[in-house]
This record gives sequence, structure tokens and C-alpha cells, in this order.
Amino acid sequence: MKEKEESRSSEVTQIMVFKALSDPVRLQIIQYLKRTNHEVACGEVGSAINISKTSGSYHFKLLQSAGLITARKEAREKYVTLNRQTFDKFVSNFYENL
Amino acid sequence: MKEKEESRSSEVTQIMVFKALSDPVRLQIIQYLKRTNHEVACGEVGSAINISKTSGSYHFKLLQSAGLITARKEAREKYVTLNRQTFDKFVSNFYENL
DNA sequence: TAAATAGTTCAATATATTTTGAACTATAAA
DNA sequence: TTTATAGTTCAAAATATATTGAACTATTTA
Repeated sequence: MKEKEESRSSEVTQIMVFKALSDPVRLQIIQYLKRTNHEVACGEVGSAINISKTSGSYHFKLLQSAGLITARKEAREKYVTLNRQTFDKFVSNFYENL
Repeated sequence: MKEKEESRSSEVTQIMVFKALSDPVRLQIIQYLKRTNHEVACGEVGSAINISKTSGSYHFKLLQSAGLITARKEAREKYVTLNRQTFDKFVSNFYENL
């Protein structure tokens, strides 16, 4: 039987994931998202952790392309949330999958 | 009761660990070390994955300071091995510990 | 001793990542 | 319909990482 295709949004690699995780700003974003534990607008996160919107935009995009967050655009705002699947697949099981 | 001190070799942080893991050369080193599953000299790893000794030296040092490998110097050679503890603490349990 | 081997250090270069502000798009509110 | 808000894009600048070769230390072998 054919392997189930990961409905990959343009291919996430192990390195993309670790690179995304190796920045203090992005770690703060992730912590914030885990704490709130529900969709939040980028702007809310950004002001909570005190970064410019430009910088926020950069970091959210990077987290998204690493598959660590999913985003939904509603009108003016972009709501983001953690994507557990990627953490499970690339982080928690990293060693075993090596 | 006082917390047990992590006999830390000059403090490993979450970010150091992820930074160390977000490079293709270092991932190859780690894969090699996991496969061999016992002490190996840096030179052996280096030639297996085809990198210069200077580059090897750089990457092994970085992996070491991130606590991902431990090293033992015997005469001319430096034997390295993976340090499971760091993987467990900072990688496998990353999400839970956030 | 001389030559070879394993690794480190250094400074230079190359490359990648992050931050910034200005200009932009799209939606919402006055 | 102007003004405000949320977010993006761009190019420039700042900063951080990685690669290189030459010179080095220490150990081993001839």
C-alpha cells in the first residue's frame, strides 16, 4: 500500500525545524502559544513579547514554513496556533528516528 | 532539599542545543555516532562524512559545548560519543517542558 | 632524532540570519 | 471617505555561523 502523503505545505525538513527552534524570539512565541493554548492573533503575541510587527511577521513566517504553527487569516488578522504534529514528528521523536 | 546541581560543563541552554542540531554537517555526525553506537575518534567520523579536520574540530567543539556529545582525549586522538541525557532533557521532552 | 598523524587555533573570507524602517495591501471604524 | 489597524514586503545594515588554509601542539612511528 502506498504511504500516506504528508499533506506537506511545501516540505518541512528536520533542519528547518531545528533552525526555527533555535532563536530566542521564536522560543518566546512558542511558549506564549503553548500557554494560551488556543488561536491568537500575531499582533497579540508580538506585543506580549515586545517585538516590532516587521520582526513578528518574519518570525511567524519562519515558524509556519517549519510547520511549527498553523495560521488562519480572518479579515485583518492572522490567527496562529501551535502544530503539535510537527513537534511530535521532528522534535520529540528526533533521537529515535535518527 | 536542595536541587541536585546539574554537573554542568559551563551551562547548556535550550537554544545552544537546537542551534547545534540545526546544521547538516552536525546532523551527519550525530547520525554516524548513533549508528556506530560506541566511542569513535573525531578523525574517523570526519573522514566518513568527508569534512576537513578544521571543520570537524569546529563542529565537534560546538556539539560538545551543547552537551550533545562527550569527549575523551586519549593520546593523539579524541574519542566522542553521543550524550543521551542531553537529547532526553532538551529534545525529546522539549514540548512538555516548554 | 626526523617524519607522520590527530587535533587545535587563528584570522580571513564567505554565507546565512536577524533587525530595521519605509512603503505597501486589505479590512474596519469614525 | 478619511483614518486607523493588522499584517506583509522590500532593501539595507547588523550580526552570527561556517569554511578555509597555514601554523601550531602533542603524540607516535620510523
